[in-house]
Amino acid sequence: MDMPVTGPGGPDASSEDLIIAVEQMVRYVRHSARAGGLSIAASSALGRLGREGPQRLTDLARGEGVSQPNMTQLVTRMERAGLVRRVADRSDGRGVLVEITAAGQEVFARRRAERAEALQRLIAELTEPEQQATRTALLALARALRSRQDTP
Amino acid sequence: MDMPVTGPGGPDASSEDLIIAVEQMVRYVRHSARAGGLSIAASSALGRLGREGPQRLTDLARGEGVSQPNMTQLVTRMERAGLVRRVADRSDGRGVLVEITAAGQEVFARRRAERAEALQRLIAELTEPEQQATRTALLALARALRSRQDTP
DNA sequence: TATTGTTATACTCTATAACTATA
DNA sequence: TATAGTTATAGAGTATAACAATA
Repeated sequence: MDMPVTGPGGPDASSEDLIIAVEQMVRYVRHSARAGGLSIAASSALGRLGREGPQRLTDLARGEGVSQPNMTQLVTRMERAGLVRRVADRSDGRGVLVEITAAGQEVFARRRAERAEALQRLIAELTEPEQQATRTALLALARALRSRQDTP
Repeated sequence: MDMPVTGPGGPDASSEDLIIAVEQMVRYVRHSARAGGLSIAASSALGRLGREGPQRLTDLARGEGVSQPNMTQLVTRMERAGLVRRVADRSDGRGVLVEITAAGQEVFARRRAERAEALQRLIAELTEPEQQATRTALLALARALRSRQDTP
């Protein structure tokens, strides 16, 4: 493992600094998420259903990285809010397909636009090279997380 | 500066990619946070107390971006766990200073090491330019968030 | 017997409103 | 009257364990 080099004049990005930065990002995202009346968990699951189509509850739970009972509850709350609906899986009597509703699509689109705008506002405060680095970093991190999720 | 074009056709695709990436990071951090038996909220507040010293409950709440009652409860839980203690503020009979305990310091140090290691493992999966971009991006984003918090 | 989903139970985290005590 | 903190209440989000129904 290559240690973070603290060289003379070099960028001193200690692990702690990075962790603090990530925590700050998490707080920011959580905060800006609450503002719109849709929780992170809900908006994330809703987005997945919108992008990928109807899914089994188990797959949804695994994709979101939460437990099955957790997803049962989340889907119940979202169903109560009219964002998704449960549909019987005709190919497997045990299964349930979760499907986004038209209202859910609409809420998600608005929500996504708000959050994208908030992120853009934040990124706009950076210098041009930093903006470029941010795009590169976020996409690379997402890719690494995805590949990790595919093969654990 | 290339603006995110939000034409009549819908939201800009790369903005959405970035949002999805951020959400994925948030999930990852939250997940790796739970693994160690200390919640994000607790570890974040504990870290602040460790780095910045004893603070008024109100200041802690504002710094963490949560409500005062929320912080009262969080401090109560952490106090029950022996991580912090409440100390009377002699300069203001209404106030309470929250102070990290030795046990809290120890837990935080271990926790921080674990999380830094997890982040390093993730970053290690990226290419060298991406690693560089990630350090630059995280520090820049943290700086932007800090400056925003100072002047809202 | 294994898988899918739900129920039961118990935390943490979060907020707003109402209250107490001090300034 | 204003500020600091707590209590009361409510709800989201999370987990594990136990259960029912289906494969």
